[in-house]
Amino acid sequence: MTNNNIRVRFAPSPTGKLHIGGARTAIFNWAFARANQGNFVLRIDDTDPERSTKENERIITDALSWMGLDWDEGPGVGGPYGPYKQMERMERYQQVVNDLLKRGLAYPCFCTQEELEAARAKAKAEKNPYQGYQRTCRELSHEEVTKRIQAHEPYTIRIKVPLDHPDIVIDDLVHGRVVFSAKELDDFIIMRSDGTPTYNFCTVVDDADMKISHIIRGDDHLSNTPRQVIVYEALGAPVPAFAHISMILGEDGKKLSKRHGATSVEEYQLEGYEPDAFLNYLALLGWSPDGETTIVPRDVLAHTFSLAHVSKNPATFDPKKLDWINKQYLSNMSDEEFAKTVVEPELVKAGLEKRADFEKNASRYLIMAAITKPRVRVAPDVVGLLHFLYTGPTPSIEEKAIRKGLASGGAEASLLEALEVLRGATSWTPEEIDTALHPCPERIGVSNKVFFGALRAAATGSLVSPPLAESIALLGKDLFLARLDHALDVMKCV
RNA sequence: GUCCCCAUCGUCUAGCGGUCUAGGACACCGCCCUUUCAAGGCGGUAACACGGGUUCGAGUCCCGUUGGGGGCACCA
Repeated sequence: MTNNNIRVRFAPSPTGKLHIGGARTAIFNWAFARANQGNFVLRIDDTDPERSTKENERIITDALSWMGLDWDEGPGVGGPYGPYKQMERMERYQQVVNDLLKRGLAYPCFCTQEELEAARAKAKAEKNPYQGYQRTCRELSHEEVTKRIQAHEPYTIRIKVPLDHPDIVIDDLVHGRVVFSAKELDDFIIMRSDGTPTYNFCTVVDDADMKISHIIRGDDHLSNTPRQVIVYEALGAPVPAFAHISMILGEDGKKLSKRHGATSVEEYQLEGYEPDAFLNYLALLGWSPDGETTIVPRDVLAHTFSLAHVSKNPATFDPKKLDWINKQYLSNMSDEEFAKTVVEPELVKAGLEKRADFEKNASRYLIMAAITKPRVRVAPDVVGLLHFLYTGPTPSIEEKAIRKGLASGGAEASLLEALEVLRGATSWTPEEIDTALHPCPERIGVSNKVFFGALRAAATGSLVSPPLAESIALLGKDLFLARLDHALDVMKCV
């Protein structure tokens, strides 16, 4: 599968559904791997047992699969560096911690959470900048440590940041050079008192073990990077390349959250967006091959993606543009494809049609496809567009349609004329109907607007509908004629 | 508070010192097409946050200001 050492990973924590931001991170990683003949590994960072669930894990992998992102290693597919769930790697973390302890690169800390919080609170109260952990337990004697451990005092493990460590320089692939002073770093906790590892530690252990070469992740991790570099160095592992991509914001410029509407991939899937369109939109949020391209098919993305064209700016999620792209994908389908993959399934889902042999009703579905395709934003919209076909011979007619379509002067004459003209029709195709109806308004001396308006109201129960001739053809002769009668009845009652 | 990141039309972006009177796309507005609604065609409004440098020349480089965002947890 690979012919070089490019290995990237996406490591979601299953504490919620897959968010738009996470989805884009996954897309960039996947595309980078594919464009460079590298490997894309999926790892589940589930070290937060309080919030991680099996269900979320499933939702996340489903969402990735829905978007067409396949992983070369990870849950479900295995791989040479597994296991790919952190909860299954606990022994490994313990082993690394023991090794660090033995080599004097980490040490037990007996400070309690209360003590640490008090120090933070004190700094805040005195308006002093919080200096971080003051390395209280760094130089405890061997005797004292063993004594306190034997006394069952709880302790965490902290990493020993070298006091004379030079500046940490990150040559970020999207930001360029970023320099952090090692003095900003305190001896952070790598293992909690319950023996579980912390994020900044286990993510590095895993990335090193899994030979990850490029870490592509959100900007929110840029500040964590120097800490992680310290861990790489303690491990004696090579530091990978980093690429920090910008955050995705809501329409108000604030971090994307619930109040911005749909924020999880699952919601877009449920709303009926095309996975390719969704992928396309997200890929272009922060990545722009040339400033002109708006449609990027999955395979093109997989061939041309490059970190060099990734923007540093935070991006605002724009549902309108997503809609536009989705529409592009929909209208690029042939009528037949649209009929098969959108119209039929949606009507069946809505309970309006039975799942029957598509071929048996092919011509009917083709007409439906032709008239709905340019009018659909997302797939389920076809149901609303076609619903009038399923309301029987005496449908309820919208109040507005009665008032404007049926109550006008020539409405009755129009309906009677249409009845007259179409009653004797021998075939029932849109073309036939159209030619039959076309001369009518002039013949009876009403405007097109009045004539077709009345007809539309009678046939569809609304002033807004797909093209009339096609709609009438779809309705069938009997149903259409019955509706004309019904409309005439309704008019008498007004 | 402190450290770090970011700054071109309302939005996504092109731009990597002269070709920028700043280009494309979405959205918006207008016109055309039209029996409704769409779709489509044509056109339009609209941006280099501010202030200093550097340079013959700055959207493009440097510094500062302002404004956003993120980290500083026994969350990830």
